[in-house]
This record gives sequence, C-alpha cells and structure tokens, in this order.
Amino acid sequence: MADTERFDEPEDLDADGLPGRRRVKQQDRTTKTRDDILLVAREEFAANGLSGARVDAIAERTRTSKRMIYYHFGSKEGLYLAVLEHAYTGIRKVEAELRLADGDPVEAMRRLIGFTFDYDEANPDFIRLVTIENIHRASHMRQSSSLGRLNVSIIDTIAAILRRGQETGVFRREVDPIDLHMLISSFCFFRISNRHTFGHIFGRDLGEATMRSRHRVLLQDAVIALLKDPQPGGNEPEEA
Amino acid sequence: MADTERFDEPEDLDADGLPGRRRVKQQDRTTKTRDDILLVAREEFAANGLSGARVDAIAERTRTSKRMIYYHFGSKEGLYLAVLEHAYTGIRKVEAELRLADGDPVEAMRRLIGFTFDYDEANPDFIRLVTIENIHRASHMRQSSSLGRLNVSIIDTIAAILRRGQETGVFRREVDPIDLHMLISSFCFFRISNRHTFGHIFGRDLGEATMRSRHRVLLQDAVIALLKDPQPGGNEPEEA
DNA sequence: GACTAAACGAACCGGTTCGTACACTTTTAG
DNA sequence: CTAAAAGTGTACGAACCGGTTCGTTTAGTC
Repeated sequence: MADTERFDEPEDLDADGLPGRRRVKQQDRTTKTRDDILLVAREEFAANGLSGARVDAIAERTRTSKRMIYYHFGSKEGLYLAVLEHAYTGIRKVEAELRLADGDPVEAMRRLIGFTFDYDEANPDFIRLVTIENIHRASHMRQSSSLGRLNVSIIDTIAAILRRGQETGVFRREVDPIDLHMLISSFCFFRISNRHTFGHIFGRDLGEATMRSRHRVLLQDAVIALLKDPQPGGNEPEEA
Repeated sequence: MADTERFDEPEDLDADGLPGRRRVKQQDRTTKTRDDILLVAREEFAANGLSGARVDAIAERTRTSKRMIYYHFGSKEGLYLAVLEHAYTGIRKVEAELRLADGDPVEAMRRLIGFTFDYDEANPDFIRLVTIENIHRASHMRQSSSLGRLNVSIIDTIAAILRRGQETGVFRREVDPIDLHMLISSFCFFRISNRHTFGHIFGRDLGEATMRSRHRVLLQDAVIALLKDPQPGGNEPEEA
C-alpha cells in the first residue's frame, strides 16, 4: 500500500503549524520529476496519440523509470490527463496576461488576433493534444475538475474590445464574443492542425514565413472587415 | 501465394479477348464485400484512430471475417489507406459537381460557403479521418498514388467566382483562392473537429440548430465583407 | 463431373504493452 | 537514532492484437 493513491496533486503543504523547511527540498525534487515526466509525455502523446503513445517509450526518455510514472500518475490515462491539464493551464495563464483593454479597438483586435495566431504557431504540441482529445470526444477533459474551474478570460477581453468598438462607432455589427473567438481560433488552429494534409493536397508548405505573415494579416483583415460591416447578414437563395 | 498482392484495386477486367460475362457477378460480390468492410472500417477508424482501431472489432461487425480484411487489404494500414482514399474520392466527386460559374458573384460565393459548411456538418467521419491523418503527418496520404492524382476543382470554382467579382467591381480585394478556401474550410472544419473540447470549455452545444445557422451566416458575411473591403491589409503596431 | 482459383473460417503464434510484485534506498518525523 | 513514509529500479506476468497457417467451401470453366 501507500503505493497507489499518490497521484493527482501534491497535497502535502505541511498541515501543522511548523514550517517544515526540510520538506521543501523533497517537494522540489518531486515536482522536478513530475515535470520531467510531463514534458516527455506531452511530446509522446502529441506525436502518437493516446493509444499510439507507449509508456515504455516515455519512461526511457525520462531520467526516471516507468515505475515512477505509475507512482505519480496512476495510469496511462492519468498521465495523459495531467498532460492535458498542464497544457491548458499554460495557455490560460498567458491569455490572462493580455492587456488590451485600452487604446484603439481596431488595433486592440488586431493585436488579439495576432496573439492567438502566434501562440498556435509556437505551440503545435498543444494543438495536437487538443486534436487528440477531440478524437476521444473530450471524455478525459470532462473527468477533470481542474479543467472545469479554469475560466476563459480571453472571451472577456474580446467582449471588452467589442463593446468599446461599438461605443466608438467603428464596429457597426454586433457579434457574439464566443462566436468571434471561434472564427479566429479556427483559422489559427487549422493552419497548424491540418498543415500536413492541406499542404500535401495543395502543394504548399504552410510553415513558410511569407505565407505565415500573409495569413496573419488576412485573418486580421477579415475580422475587422466583418466587424465594420453594417449588414446584418444577407440571405442566400435556396437551392436552385 | 496469390494471397498477398491482391489488394489495391480491382485490376481484373478480363485481360483476354473473351467477355467473361460470368465474372461480373463474382466481381460484384467482391465489390460488395470490400465496400462492406470499408464502411465498417471507416467508422472504427474515425471513432478510435489508427492505433486505437481494432481489426478484430472491424471484422466482428462485418459480415465477413478478419481473414478477408487481410485478403483484400493486406494490412491494417492498407485498410486505413483504402478508407482514406475512399473518403477523399467522395468529397472530390461532390465538389466537382458544383455549378456556380454563372450568376451574381456574391450569391455564388455564399452558396459555395454554404456548401462547404453543410458538407462538413453532414460528414463528421470524414472530418475525423482527416484529423487522424494529420496526427500521422499525412504519411499515409503521401504513399497513395490515387490521392495524388485527384485534382481539386473547388479551387478553380473559387477562382472563377473571384475573377467575376473583380470584373463586376463588387470584390475590391484580391485574395489567393487557396487562402480563401482555407479561411472557409477552417471554420467549417473546426466546428466539427473541435466541437467536443470547444463545446465543453464554453458550455455550448455546437450541434444545436440555431447556432448552426448563425455560424453559417457569420462565415458567409465575414468572407463577403473581406472581399468587398478595399483596404490592402493594415499594419498592427509592434509590441508596446 | 473434374478441375481451378477465388473466397472464406477457425485456430493459433509471436511480439508488444500496460501494469504490478518485490525488494531496496532515501527522506522525514519524533 | 529509529521507525515510518516516500521514492525508486528490476523484472515479470497476463492480456491483447496484428498477422499467418492451413484447410474448407463456393463459383466459374472445360
């Protein structure tokens, strides 16, 4: 016993009054080990998917052993979930640091789009993890309490920019912030997630720098054009 | 022998001069068997990914046996590739039937977007297969000769609409047709591919009908607004 | 009816993979 | 200092799974 039931969080912040200065070192080392495993596991899961990933392969590339993976994370799925949570926590933290409340709404919106674009570009592993989780119909994500708690500040940021733009009069169309976030995200995400099939079919390397900057501006322009457009959505005639 | 090297296409159109009318029935049955396997395999692969899919599971749900899968397709990967080719052939065929050359460019563009939107919505399994193939970095796709031959008529269609719009003067911006296709596709694709994670995080059911039609119009409006917009792409100031 | 080749089924094999038992060391608490 | 608790490595088991072997049935040909 004491072998199982260890995973799922540190939980050992000296409960009693005494400081337990000694414990810090151990705690520190444990965190290091966990993080080391987490990093390698992220790569492995991102590269091969959940069932494609090999626990042994992860263990080999870690400075610890497979035994430790099960000690800390309980199971392959437990490890996967931890990786997923870790990745999401990462982006949420960065998103929360966005400070775009002031200044020209158009410029702020361009910035925000540029940020999302760059983040996805810089974090293909995160994109892959999300993709994989979708293949599994977000079933692991749903089991996670920590992922449920995370609030998504980027929506508030978008909403704020939108409101200011409407007050100023530059944005003449009302758009749901989440819808807009989806419009932005989808393009940024797709560029990374589908780069291989899309690139192959159309004979393009989506990683190329010139294309990257062209796409970045394209998305920004499209969103701005949409927001400035007064037209409340035209009808298309039904099937001829 | 004669056991391997059977897969990869019918190839048995009576080589000699004799008609071989009888053969038709047999050929027919073979096609039925193959298609039966292909259908079940598509579901299994779409549901569980390449390594997650179980050949035994596919065999069980087929009216034939595992033996037949290997008889017809050679290997698990061979089967997967066949499924992928089949799926791509499907959409290419439908795309080629689009007739949008005439009429109002704006209306034609709305139609085209609506078509892509609806196709993705109606074929989640296809979306999943593409997703899975991207996880594997399109490595199987690259091995396929049949997928290389397929030309993508939708790009020509887009280009034609764009040209007409520019001639008419309604479209004031020049956009690369493939870029535009990507902008359209990404949104339609994302709505399906990421519906689970996105839905969970934002507490939304992306399958809901009201949201579906709202998103459909949103994308159409965004693209049209972009195309009408004369501005050749504004700069965003660098990091403050 | 005799013959051939394709279509098929059951049982099986060998390698892989997740997870664990056991034995051992290190750290922390009293 | 001592005992409990936490951390660690090795080696292995049991299930699983892709792929094959071998033999049988069916369809078509002469």
